Amino acid sequence: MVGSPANLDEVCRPATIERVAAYLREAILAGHIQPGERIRQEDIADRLGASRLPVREALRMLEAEGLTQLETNKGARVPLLEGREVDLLYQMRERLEPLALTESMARLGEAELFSLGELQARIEKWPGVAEFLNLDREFHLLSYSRCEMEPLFTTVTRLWNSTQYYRRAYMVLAGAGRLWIVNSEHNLLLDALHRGDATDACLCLRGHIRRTRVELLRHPEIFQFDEP
Amino acid sequence: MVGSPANLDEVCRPATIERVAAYLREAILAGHIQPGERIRQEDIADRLGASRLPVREALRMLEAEGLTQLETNKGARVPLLEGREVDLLYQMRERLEPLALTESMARLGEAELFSLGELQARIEKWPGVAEFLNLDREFHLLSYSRCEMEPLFTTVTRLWNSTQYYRRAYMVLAGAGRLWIVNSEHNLLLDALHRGDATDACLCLRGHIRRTRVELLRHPEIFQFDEP
DNA sequence: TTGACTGTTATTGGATCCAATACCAGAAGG
DNA sequence: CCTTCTGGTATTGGATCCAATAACAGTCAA
Repeated sequence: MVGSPANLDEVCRPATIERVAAYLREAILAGHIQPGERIRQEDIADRLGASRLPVREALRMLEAEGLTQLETNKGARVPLLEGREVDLLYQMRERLEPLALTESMARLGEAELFSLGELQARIEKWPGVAEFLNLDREFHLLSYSRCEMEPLFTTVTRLWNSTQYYRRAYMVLAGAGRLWIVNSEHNLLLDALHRGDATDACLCLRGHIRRTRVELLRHPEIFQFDEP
Repeated sequence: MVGSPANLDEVCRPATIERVAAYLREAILAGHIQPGERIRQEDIADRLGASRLPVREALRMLEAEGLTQLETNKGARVPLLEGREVDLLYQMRERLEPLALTESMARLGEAELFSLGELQARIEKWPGVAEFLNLDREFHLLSYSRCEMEPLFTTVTRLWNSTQYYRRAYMVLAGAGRLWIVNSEHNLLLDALHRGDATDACLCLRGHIRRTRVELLRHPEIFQFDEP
């Protein structure tokens, strides 16, 4: 029928929903849409050259990922969290991520361990707040990637999504000053992974998350938003 | 304008989406739609006298609740889990529900404690599998109800939703034979709640969930489905 | 008989239109 | 000057139609 596809879009055209979802996901995680901010369906639809329908469905998808909140007849917003809610989300991470790590690390191969080391090397060069956040997220989620248990992995991802904004706010405040402690913890974790010592790895991980939580909560100004 | 509302539907008309979602939620939790079974949008739309649009959105809502699974161009299904996945979901419960209970029990009042006792009394009369499942679920979720941390509460609810079908399958097999152990555990938990002893309550709860998991996993036939 | 191919049908995805609801501003009254 | 009501406007919810994709069955060839 055809010799070669005209272009990539022609063959593997992602559904409009996916395109919209990817756009919004990126925008929210990057902080271009702030917590509490309303998302108008038509705005997004116009911007992406689609109708409002796929936008609504994408907003529902993102709700499942913890990135938006929908109320009937009132539209979609990015969830606005209080300090104690972020505190609890971190406590959930402390309890769930060691489980994901245990499930995953038995199956981690040379390739993944190498990638983890590379990610950590890039983190140590302090590439700036935005890139640090991406690398840190990638580092941890990669360590869980062989967990292969969909419900656990998506729950953990949701926890990361919900707290991403506040993590950035903290990093902007703290800068690279406390980076050495992150590096130490990551390297201890990496070593435990190489040794295949699950108990030690979980202890490192839990301590890492807990310390982050405590330091984050020391800055209540992160949770102050100007009323729109 | 009006003396009295014509009827309830007139005043508090829930959005079509909510109606569809409630219908499907009930059908899935009650087991009328089996894991792996496909849900055709038009079927549901016709049955409820709505268009396919709110059905699609309801299916997305339920996806966030762990009750459905959507794939582009392939439609919606009720998730089909393997034994090891249910095992992990229960392990997640073991880690998260004590946290929810701790948050909640400080705020539990006389009214809630009384209701919990009543629910347990009804459970002890063995009202049959279907009603037992409802009461048991209500019992536990009520004990978390004052947690007032939306993300934790919804995550816990999702864990209950995802495993409901397999819990029923187990109860159908086991019958009321092991009911006494559930009652003992619930009563110990209730006592700890009355005493306000969070540590003890969490130990009881964790043991209760763990035992259920171990017994459930002893029946691999629960996870055998005939290919459609 | 079995395998691959092709045309048909069933089902989902997307766009436009209309209705219902919520938000907001301005006017009237206390 | 503040409160409350009312009307207009912006935004969301829902229905119908059309397009695209995927499942299926029947046919042809090896």
